[in-house]
Amino acid sequence: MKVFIRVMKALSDPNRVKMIKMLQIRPLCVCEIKEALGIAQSTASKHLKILEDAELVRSFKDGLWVNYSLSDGSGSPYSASMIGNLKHWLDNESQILELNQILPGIDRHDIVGK
Amino acid sequence: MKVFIRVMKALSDPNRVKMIKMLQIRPLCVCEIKEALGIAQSTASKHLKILEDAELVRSFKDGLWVNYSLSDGSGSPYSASMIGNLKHWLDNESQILELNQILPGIDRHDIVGK
DNA sequence: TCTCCATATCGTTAAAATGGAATATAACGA
DNA sequence: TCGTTATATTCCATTTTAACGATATGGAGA
Repeated sequence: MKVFIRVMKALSDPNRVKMIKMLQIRPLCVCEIKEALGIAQSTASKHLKILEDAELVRSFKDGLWVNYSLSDGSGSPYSASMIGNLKHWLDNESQILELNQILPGIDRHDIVGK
Repeated sequence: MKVFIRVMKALSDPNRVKMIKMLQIRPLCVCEIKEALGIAQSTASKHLKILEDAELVRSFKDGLWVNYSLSDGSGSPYSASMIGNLKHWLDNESQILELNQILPGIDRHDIVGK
């Protein structure tokens, strides 16, 4: 039950859902995600931790960067199923369409301020 | 996005998930549900409203009673999908097994106090 | 109409979630 | 080793959520 609830809670926040939709396009580092969503770095980092705890995403370091990508589904069946559903869900939402549009223009090397 | 988030939020609470699992067995009135879960009547009523707003359950009156049952899936695709998944999910959880065990002994006519 | 009874709503309180600024941590390069 | 950079963590304020008791609503029967 706890595992299921953890997945549902993780998917109960718009910013976290947007993160998953972005990660369907390509892996992203924290700074790219916070830039795309227009949120503070600490906020982005915290949300990603919640997604990771729910086994919806995973992370691997690349020097200073921490790249996040979608989980491969080997975690809980709940996270695997939800990741599968979200592959086609919400694609026509305006907020998601906008994200898909700005994502190509976002590059970790171009992000300035902290 | 709002519709999806509403479904995820509705499924983010253990009592609400238990309600859905109970309604898989049979339709129930508010007093039967509050009795099975050991919660206050007002609490049960509020949870059921959240589930109904997410189109996960529906209600119909029968005299003084209000019977709740699982939604038929004609609501959002999100609620329909989640109801389908929950048909087989969580069946082996101890909390769910216990509920299934006490449910046959719960009858609206036997519930005393308010 | 008056009184029950099941349910819904309101008011309140405590706990949890969210967000940002500030700080700590860790890795790279000079 | 020192400085810089990306990320994680901590702290704090605000908002949301969950729970209960008390009250309101609405239907059924006397």
